[in-house]
Amino acid sequence: MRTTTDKRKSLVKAGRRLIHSKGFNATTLADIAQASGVPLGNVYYYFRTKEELLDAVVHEQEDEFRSRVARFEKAATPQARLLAFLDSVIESRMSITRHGCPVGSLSQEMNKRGGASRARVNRQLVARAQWASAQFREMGRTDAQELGVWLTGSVQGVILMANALNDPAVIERQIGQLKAWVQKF
Amino acid sequence: MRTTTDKRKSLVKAGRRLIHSKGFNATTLADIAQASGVPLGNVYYYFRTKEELLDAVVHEQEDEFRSRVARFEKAATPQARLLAFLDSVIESRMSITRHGCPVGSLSQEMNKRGGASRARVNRQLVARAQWASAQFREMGRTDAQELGVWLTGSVQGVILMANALNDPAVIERQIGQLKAWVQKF
DNA sequence: GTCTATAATACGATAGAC
DNA sequence: GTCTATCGTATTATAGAC
Repeated sequence: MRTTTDKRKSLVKAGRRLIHSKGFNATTLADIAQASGVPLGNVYYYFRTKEELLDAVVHEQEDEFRSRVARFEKAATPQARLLAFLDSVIESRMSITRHGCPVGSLSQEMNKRGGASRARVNRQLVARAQWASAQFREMGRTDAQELGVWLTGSVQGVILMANALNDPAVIERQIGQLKAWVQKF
Repeated sequence: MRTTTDKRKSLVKAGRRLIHSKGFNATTLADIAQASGVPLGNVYYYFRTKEELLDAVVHEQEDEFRSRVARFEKAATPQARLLAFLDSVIESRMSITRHGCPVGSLSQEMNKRGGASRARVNRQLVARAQWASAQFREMGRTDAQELGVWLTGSVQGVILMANALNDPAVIERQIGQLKAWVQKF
C-alpha cells in the first residue's frame, strides 16, 4: 500500500519535470520510468496509457495552483493578491526562462492535438484567468473578466519572450511593470 | 528545373501548414510528402533531414514577415506602422485562434529541444521585437527596446489565450486594447 | 504488485533500380 | 531526378513469469 503510492507519486513527479522540460510528445514513458527507478512495464500497472499519466500530471498542477492561490488569498486586498501572484512568477523566473510556463507550454502543445486532454490543460489557463478576474471584480471593475484574461495572457507573453531571449531579467523587469500597472487600480 | 523547384516549394508549403496545425514533432515526413503529392523517398532529394526541411519552413516564415513589414513601412508614422501590424494580427484571427501563432508556438516547441533550429526559430521572435522597438525609438522613447519586447510578448499572450479559450473575439477585443494603448503615445 | 521480454507499429533515413 | 522497397530504431503497449 505504501510502496504502491510512492511509485505512483514518483512517476507523476518525474512526468511533471520531464514534460515541462522536454514537452509531452518528446517525453517517452521509458524516460519517465527510468527517472523514477521503475521498470517500464510497471508503468502500465499505474497508468493504462501515456495520456492517463498526463491527466495525473495535470491534476497535480491543478492542486499546486490551488495551494498557491490559497497563499495569495491571505493577502488583505485583491490588489495585494494579484501582486503576490506576480511575485510568485518572478520567484520562479529561472525555471520558466529555461523551460517556459509548465501550463502555457503544455497548453500550446495540446492545442495541436485535440482529444480530451486538450480541454483539461486549457482549463488550467481558464482557471488562472477566472481567479484574476475575481480579484478585479472585487476591485469594482465592470470589465473584470476582460482584465483577468488580459493579465493571464500578459504573463504568458512575458514568459514566452524570456524563454526565447533566454534572459530571466526580462521577467523581472516586465512582471515588475505589470505589478506597477496593478497597483494603479 | 521547373518541376524540381515546384516540388520543393510544394513540400515547404505543406510543411508550413502541417507544422503550424500539428506541431513539428507530431508532423511526419510522410504527412508532408502525401500532402504534397510527392513520394516519401523523394523528400530526401530536397532535404537531407527533417530539420533541414524545418529550416526551409522558417526561412519562408522570415520572408513573409519581411514582406509584411514592407507593407507596414508604407505608413507615414511609427504609430501607424504598429497599428498596421496589430491589424494584421486581427485579420488572421481565425487561423491563430485555431492553431496559435505559427512563430510563437514553434518557438515554444523548439525551446524544449535545443540544437541549431531552436536559435533560428527564436530569432524570428527577436526580429519582431526589434522591429517594434525601432518604431518606439522613432517615437522618441528611451525605453524603446523594453516596449518592443513588451508589445511582441503581449500579442503572443493574447493569441495563447484566444487559442486556449477557442474564441477569436478575444483577439479582436484585446488587440483592440493594444491598439488604443499604442495610439496614446 | 513487480519485472522481463517482446509484440506491434510508426518514423526517419537509406539503397538502389529506373 | 524520381520512386519503391526496406532498414534500423524508437516507442507505446501487452503477455506472462514470478
